[in-house]
Amino acid sequence: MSEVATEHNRIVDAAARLFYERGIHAVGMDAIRTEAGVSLKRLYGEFASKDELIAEVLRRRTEIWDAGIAAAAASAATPRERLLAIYDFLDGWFRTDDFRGCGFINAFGELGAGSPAVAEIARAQKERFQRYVGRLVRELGAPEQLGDQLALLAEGAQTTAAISGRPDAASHARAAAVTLIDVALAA
Amino acid sequence: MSEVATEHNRIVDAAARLFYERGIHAVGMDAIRTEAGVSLKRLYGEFASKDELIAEVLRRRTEIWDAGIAAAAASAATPRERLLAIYDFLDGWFRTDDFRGCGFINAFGELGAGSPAVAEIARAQKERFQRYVGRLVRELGAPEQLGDQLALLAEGAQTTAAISGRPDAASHARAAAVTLIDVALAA
DNA sequence: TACTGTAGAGAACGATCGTTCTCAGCGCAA
DNA sequence: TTGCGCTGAGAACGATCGTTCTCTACAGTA
Repeated sequence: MSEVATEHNRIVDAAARLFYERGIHAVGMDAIRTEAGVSLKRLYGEFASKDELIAEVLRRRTEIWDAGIAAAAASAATPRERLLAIYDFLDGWFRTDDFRGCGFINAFGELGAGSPAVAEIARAQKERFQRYVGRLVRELGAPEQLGDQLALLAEGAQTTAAISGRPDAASHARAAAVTLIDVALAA
Repeated sequence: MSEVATEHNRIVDAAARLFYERGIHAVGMDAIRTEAGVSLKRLYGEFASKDELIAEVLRRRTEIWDAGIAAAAASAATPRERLLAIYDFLDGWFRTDDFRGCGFINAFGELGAGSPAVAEIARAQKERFQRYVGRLVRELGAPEQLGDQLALLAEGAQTTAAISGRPDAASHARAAAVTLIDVALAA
């Protein structure tokens, strides 16, 4: 049973890695089978279809994202620092070798319209993040709309870092966030 | 010859529409052939391969984007207004029925890593935009990095509007832009 | 009227996709 | 030992992809 659990995870991890690297359509079930080192039969025993595996990969990705944000916030003492920790987290991520943009944005762009399930998972993930930012903004005592603006900066940094290949998008976003926060608090 | 030119355009327009709607991998050459109303032979006479057609579609898309931005800026009297016109342009775009995010971000997410040509066209397009914003910021007499921040807001608004389905991302970006511009000019 | 060149319609090809099926091998109860 | 159930390896299937080829119809010329 623990065997099954680790094989399940191995499949999800392998699929996540390949999907993120090459895009979803470009990766066949056979490549996932090879990367995960399991039989095709087992693969289809764990996931009834590729669509189901895609959904599971995205769900797993939300957990990883949440954990990363939480870890970055853990060493921050104030709501303001926790907000800025988001951009520090992004900065570190953008500098990893295999960074290739936000997996949700990529998945949505590739098959969003054709796959309501994927569109919904991506939407939910972005909403969760917006709510997290909104909560911190409220703790800060700043007006609600600051949260929308700070989330926008984080989204923009991700696509800019991916396409332009400029990791300093994170520090630009951070600088803009500092300005917006200060103005909001001074009002 | 004008016959050929309009058929060429019909093909590009049809492909652009389908790629944007359904994603690139999901659209076959046969669907493009049908949508454009040309023969397969003609299609491959105009474009040697699907890759070439994809590149042409993206190049055309940069022209449309540039024209949209220019048109929005045309009715603005000052650099500041021309900067804010960007977000008004986005607002109108986000509210169109068939809006499905930035075509460059989508294409890059889908096959960026596997297609250097597509990655380069997307990168070049984003760089052009950043330069345009940078030029306006310079006319404004504001520090260089304001341009990076304003571009970030525009990028973030596009992905947020697409995934979350909230066209008001444009007005949030605009509000943030106003704040950042005012602070930059006051300094 | 016969000949030539071109273009349209779509059949055909080889590759690859997601998915299912076959079959040999192995652990294990009786 | 015999029979049974399960598993792994991968062959096989039908669909669809990008691309090419065939064949037919016809416009223009002598």
